[in-house]
Amino acid sequence: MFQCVFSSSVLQPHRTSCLFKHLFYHSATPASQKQPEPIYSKKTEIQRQTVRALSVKLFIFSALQVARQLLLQQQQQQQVSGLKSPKRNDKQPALQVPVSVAMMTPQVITPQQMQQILQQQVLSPQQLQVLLQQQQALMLQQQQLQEFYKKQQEQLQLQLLQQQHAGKQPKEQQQVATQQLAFQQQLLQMQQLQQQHLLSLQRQGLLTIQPGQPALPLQPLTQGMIPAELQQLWKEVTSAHTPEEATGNNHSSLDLTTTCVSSSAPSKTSLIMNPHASTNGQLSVHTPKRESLPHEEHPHSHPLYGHGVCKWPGCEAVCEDFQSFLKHLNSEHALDDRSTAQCRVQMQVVQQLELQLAKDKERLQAMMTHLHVKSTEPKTAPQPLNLVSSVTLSKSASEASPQSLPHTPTTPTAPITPVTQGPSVITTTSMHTVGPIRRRYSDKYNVPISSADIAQNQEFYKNAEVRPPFTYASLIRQAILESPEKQLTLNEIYNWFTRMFAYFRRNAATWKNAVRHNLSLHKCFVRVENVKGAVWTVDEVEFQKRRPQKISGNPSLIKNMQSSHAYCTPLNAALQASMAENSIPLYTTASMGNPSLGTLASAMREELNGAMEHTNSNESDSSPGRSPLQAAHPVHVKEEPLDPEEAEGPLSLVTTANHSPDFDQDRDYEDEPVNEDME
DNA sequence: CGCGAAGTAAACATAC
DNA sequence: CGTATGTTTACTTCGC
Repeated sequence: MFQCVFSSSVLQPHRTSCLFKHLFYHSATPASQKQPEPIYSKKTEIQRQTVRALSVKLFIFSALQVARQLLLQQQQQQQVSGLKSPKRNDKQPALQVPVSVAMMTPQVITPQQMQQILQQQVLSPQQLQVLLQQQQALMLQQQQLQEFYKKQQEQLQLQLLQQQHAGKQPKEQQQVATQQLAFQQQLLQMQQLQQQHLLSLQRQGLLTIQPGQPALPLQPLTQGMIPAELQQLWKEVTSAHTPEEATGNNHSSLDLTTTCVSSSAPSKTSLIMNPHASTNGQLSVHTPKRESLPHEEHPHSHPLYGHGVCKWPGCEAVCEDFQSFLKHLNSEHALDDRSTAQCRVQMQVVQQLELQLAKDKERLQAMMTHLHVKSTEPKTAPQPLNLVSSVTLSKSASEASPQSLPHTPTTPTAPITPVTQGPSVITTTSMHTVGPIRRRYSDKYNVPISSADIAQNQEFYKNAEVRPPFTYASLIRQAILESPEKQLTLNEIYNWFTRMFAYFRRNAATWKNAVRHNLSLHKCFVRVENVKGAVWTVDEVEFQKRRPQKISGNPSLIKNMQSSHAYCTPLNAALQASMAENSIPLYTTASMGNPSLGTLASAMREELNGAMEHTNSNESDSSPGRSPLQAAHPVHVKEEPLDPEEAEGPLSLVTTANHSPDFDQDRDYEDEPVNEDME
């Protein structure tokens, strides 16, 4: 499974693989640890792809927005052109301006580019088709228009120049100015409306806009910016990305830009890549489109709205137009616990992705460096690792003094912590971690387990020495449930831990003791005497019984009960979608193709739901202690062993539980992957 | 502040 | 006797 690309495909020669192995041990394995710790299971090429795919994400998003904008503008333009076809000599040149350059530029998305977008799966095929058709239908007409408008604009420029020199502003011009202002106001309002929700979250610290992140849709609409400023802004934005976004971004945007230029001559095309810059450019350059400009024509670039559906994780509600989407957003995704939790989850998705990107970049760098420099050179190769260990230092420091992290339960600071821990992937083994590796992963309590974990944890925790934010009980249970027989010996549980979590490759005495302790302590773990010794099984009922205690009253979200799997699947789906949209085959295939994706996921979900329970409806009247299933499957005291057959109990329980509203809802999901073994 | 959950440490027992 | 496996108790931290 962990196979270094260098030894497997790219660098077949024995020497090289040895070299790399050497790097492995040199960097990732402390003297005390014999276990080879793979740098990462992925291949160099994929490393590049990852970096690139992530960086291209921004571009795709921009392209999507441009495309969406295009669609609207084309509709608008259709009307306009109907009114003012070039064949008819218009007597109001000033009013021609609105559809001039700024309007023309977005249309320059070519079918090829649309195709490109299609391939990126940003838009649904249907929508793309529609888009494409409209695009083609308008192409010819717009070419004519373009010529015409260009002329008109030149004419206008001339007129304006003359008028200004004359010190007089014609009525039309004033009118245009006021209309422009009005249009700006409208746009601003729309934008604000769109962003209201996110902004409110943001205000509460639930969303952080990372400096490195474009966060395009959240950019406040800058009024009164002159084109030069916009240009500058755009430059800054792009230059801000490019250094860290690697070359993929440059390349892609360059592609599009050049294509744009080639397909339509206007000089301002450089702006179109930034929807906002483009929008603002319109504001500054062209005049508003009088009354015929309905609200829907505003650039509805909302990251939560795309393809006519709400893109809120796990929602996918169909919203025919942007207005209904806004309604939907404000009604269904208001600022409540659920949204908050999902928001946090999404944050972690992003953070995980960023983390992964940073890690992979680092790895790639290390690999490159290592291969280009003397292999045995101790200084060069470990360099990134030194970085890592320094990070680890801070990590352990933060662990030593958890209070140093001022996190309020609602702030996103807590989820950040795993990020700082993240880079400790490769080593930290050398770190005599400060004292006992006490849990203190208070993140777990603050933050529901991220869906990112669900897909990424697999690889992540396998390689990163990050403490999994799950209780021992959950992990043990998961280990047992993953086994084909739903039963494991203690040693097998040990092995599962070490196999699945790099973290548990150290301090064996500690966590093994903890495992034993948990096995003995919790009634949900049942020891079964077997032919060849004793195995441990899980009593699901008991396991579930532990949970209600955590529930504290938050009456708000009863509806989540029935849609609670909308907590799990959507999260997963959200992640997958995010992955897919990011076109990261590495992770999608790696994690999706991995049958064990769901297994850990279920463990995570377990924790997730547990952590979320306090946000969930408690419905305490119906829950505690008396599930109907309990009658069918009496609680086993630890002393009375279960038959191996009875170990299947939980499974049947689960199926029944699907129909039990007051039973833990996630179970139906977490048991399907159970049969799949890890490797 | 109290309580419970969870993690850690350790003593102890038992089987192999 | 040493080790693995369990059991139990004590203590700490944390969230509620």
